[in-house]
Amino acid sequence: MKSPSEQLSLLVRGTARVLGEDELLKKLQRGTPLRVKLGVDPTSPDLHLGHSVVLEKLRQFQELGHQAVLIIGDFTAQIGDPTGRSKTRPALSHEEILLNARTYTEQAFRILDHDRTEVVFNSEWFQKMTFSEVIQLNSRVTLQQMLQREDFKNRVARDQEVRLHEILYPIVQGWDSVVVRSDVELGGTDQLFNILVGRALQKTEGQEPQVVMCLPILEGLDGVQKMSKSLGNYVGITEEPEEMFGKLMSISDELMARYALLLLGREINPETHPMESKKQLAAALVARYHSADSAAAARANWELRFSKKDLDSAVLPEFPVTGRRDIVGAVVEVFQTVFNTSKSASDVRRLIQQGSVQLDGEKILDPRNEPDWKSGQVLKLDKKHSVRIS
RNA sequence: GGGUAGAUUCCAGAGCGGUCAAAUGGGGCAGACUGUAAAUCUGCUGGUUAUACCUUCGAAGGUUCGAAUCCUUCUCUACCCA
Repeated sequence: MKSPSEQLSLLVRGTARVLGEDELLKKLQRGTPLRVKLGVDPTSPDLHLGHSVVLEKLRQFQELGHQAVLIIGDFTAQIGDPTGRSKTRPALSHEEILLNARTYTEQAFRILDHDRTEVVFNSEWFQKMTFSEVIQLNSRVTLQQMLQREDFKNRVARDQEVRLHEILYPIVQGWDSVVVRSDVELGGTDQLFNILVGRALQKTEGQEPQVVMCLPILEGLDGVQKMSKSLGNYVGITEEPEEMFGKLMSISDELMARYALLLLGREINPETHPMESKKQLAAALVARYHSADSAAAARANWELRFSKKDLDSAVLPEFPVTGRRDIVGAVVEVFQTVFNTSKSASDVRRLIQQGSVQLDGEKILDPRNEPDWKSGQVLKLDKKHSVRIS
């Protein structure tokens, strides 16, 4: 067991902001496991690298012997967290939320230690609350306090609507902390306000207030906006090795440094060629969520496909063409069946006219073309998608 | 409760009776370049059995040869007053 001060320096590493660091030290000095809260909003079922930053921190707590309390915000999800939103979120049905929560926790346990995690649903206590209890809860905070929050302030300033239930969100999330008696709450920097409300509510309940620990927000693949599924700039932790590797290779050098720091906790060596560094980063992350072997394989295949442009020897998905088939129809079908992306015929026609579609390295520019399909040919759809005809 | 403004394609935002699938910017995609990076340049960005046709401009009706544009009702939003 590490000493409290050793633990503290480990835990603080990589965080963006910690409020109550000396309180944390005191808590650690007691020697009993801390209750570390992480609230998740199961609005989307799949976890991506953005979520992993905070989950890895939680795991670090677990490795030091502390107790993780994972709160599934099945109740709060029905409100919709207004954080970072310029518009009101659509509410989800409870069934959808439970379904999401299930895959969410499954994926979270790829990172977290099952034995040291307590999973609770916040509908457990909120569903039972009576209206007078709700009002009482609301009486603990002021409108002005809630309006301090940047998202709300901005929306008000820009004449955009803020619905009352959204104002309630931080209060509701804060109450979770009281119920689970958390010692520390983790979250992204955008959660600072919500976590602080929890701290305030704990104080009014006579509890020892939780320590606020915010982790940096991971930018998405575009390097600008935060990683999120709805923006499509994410790398899911369950994605296939190839896919994960490819996505990571497409990031900018600047972003690479950031990813290395936030996801692996290491610096990029300036001596190394940036491309090599990027390959190492990508491989390390694939290895984390798959295996070292699949990381090596993904790297080898990527090099074949993209550096050497040797599509012939690369491992590609297969696609059977039955009989004569025009190019547009075939490409639409490949997108649909192999890559699970729907594209309209017009879209594909455009791709063809722009010279994206190639058969065995030959551009096919005429959408009316009906190629002589032979098995073993490589059909390239766009930069990232190619198949082998079987 | 009273008044005013407004709802346009992924987003922002023009258009205000025909030349509108709808300017411009952002985003996205493709091509060139490259380290499948970034930056840059160019093109594309509703659908289809594709030199034409079909469906879109909050919803439903109406006026008109013709409506995103005019009228009526409805729904929603913001602002001001209470």
